Amino acid sequence: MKPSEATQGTLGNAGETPPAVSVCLHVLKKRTDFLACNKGNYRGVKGFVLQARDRQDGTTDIRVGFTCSKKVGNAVARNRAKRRLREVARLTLPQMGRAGWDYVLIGKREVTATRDFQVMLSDMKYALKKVHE
RNA sequence: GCGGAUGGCUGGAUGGCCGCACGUCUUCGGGCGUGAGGAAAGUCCGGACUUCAUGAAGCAAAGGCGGCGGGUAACGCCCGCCCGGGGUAACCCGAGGGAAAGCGCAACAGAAAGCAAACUACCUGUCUUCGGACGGGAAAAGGUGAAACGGUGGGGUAAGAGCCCACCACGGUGAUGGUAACAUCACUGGUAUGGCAAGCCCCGCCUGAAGCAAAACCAAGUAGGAACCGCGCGGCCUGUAAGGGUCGGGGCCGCUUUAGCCCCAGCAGGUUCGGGUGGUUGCAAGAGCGCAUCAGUAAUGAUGCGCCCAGAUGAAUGGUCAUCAAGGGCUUCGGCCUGAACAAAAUCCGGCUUACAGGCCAUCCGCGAAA
RNA sequence: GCCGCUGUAGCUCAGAUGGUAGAGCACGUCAUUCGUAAUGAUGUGGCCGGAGGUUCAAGUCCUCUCAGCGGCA
Repeated sequence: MKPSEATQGTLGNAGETPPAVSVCLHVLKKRTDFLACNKGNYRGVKGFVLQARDRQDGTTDIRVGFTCSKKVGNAVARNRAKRRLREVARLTLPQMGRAGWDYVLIGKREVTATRDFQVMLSDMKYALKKVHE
């Protein structure tokens, strides 16, 4: 993770950053919700895997879940990967997510915890575009 | 200074913007406070706590511990000492009771693997076909093996042997020192007592079982099931009957004894429990931490003062940027690059074990004139 | 979080009471057949998950450790 000149300008602008995840998003807690997303649209990018599904139950909440299994690494690596995924979701989903959809982000070994954060954000935008098609 | 030994500490810092969990205040906009470790890990020991088992005593089984003394709530931990081994030394290592209570094991090799015996060789008697055969003595030498019934030296003898002597080792007795393990000294014995108990076992001591996914409570109330209430209830005696008395059988953690408790036809019904779901409690003031004084060689204890220090449950402590910095690499000596290991609570404590980049401190030892 | 179980040949498993590690399938070679399969004979292949310890000697006994798997509201 090298700080590059290009990324310095876009970060640090407080006006663009959205408020907390919990205000706009709900967190998935049920195992059945995760399994349902597993059958939905699927897109893998270098840093992680995105799954999405239109619930079609009339509600307009955007819900999001995170999965980092033991394959990702030990407890330290799993926590770190999950936090970065949560931050990615917080910065993108309120603008680009669709109402009434569920999203699940799955961490990958080594990559999720170490990939440059700006690249992860553009990965997410690309994956969302593909998953909505 | 170089090379070591031991014990301990630390294991990034500051700030900006956005964000998370809990607590608290609120004018509901938000503000304030706190927020991973020395191992949070492995789950190897010991407890607290909770539930289950009817109480007590004894026995058995199973498992563990094991020099001595002390510390502790307790321990398989810690401290001090003893013994044995290693190291020039500082110091380190040791599952360190019993093999003269008993059973068992030792492949291959070797004459022989634990009662002792005798293959080659040694000494000697008789016979001899001069190759040797048979008998006696003896256990030093040879070879085998991981291990062969004390070791070294001398005397002694036909050859030899604790057969005798000196020293060492070992056993027994006594004295002295020490709380003790044990040590030292004196006398004495003359081979008895080889190894393995992380083989069975013996001796001494300890242990009821499960575990916070334990467990308690609340909400909602359904399929199949269990218990209790009610009707009613084993044999015998007495009684017209109600009732009373007496004798049994079975169950209550492996066994026994004793005390006590429960059950012993069936069922339309009523009540409750239990199974699954969600939530609350358990769940954060404790064998707590820091400092000082005193007792003690120390582990540790006592007293005083001060402090409050995570509490999640698809599981919070993050993302990003800047500055600084120990250290490392390159160097044209201007500087440039890099820039933190092992690893994250899940009921809580005391330990052990394992992982760990780098840095710091203290004490001690050897070499060296000294640094 | 707590409690258990298993690691042996390429694969599936044996291995009592410590003493030269075995079986089946697979693989190689040969025979049989005009040729293949099947069948028969024969051979190769293991530091027994890793590191220490006890012992003369450890797959086996003890301790630590690393993987994999299962159960518990």
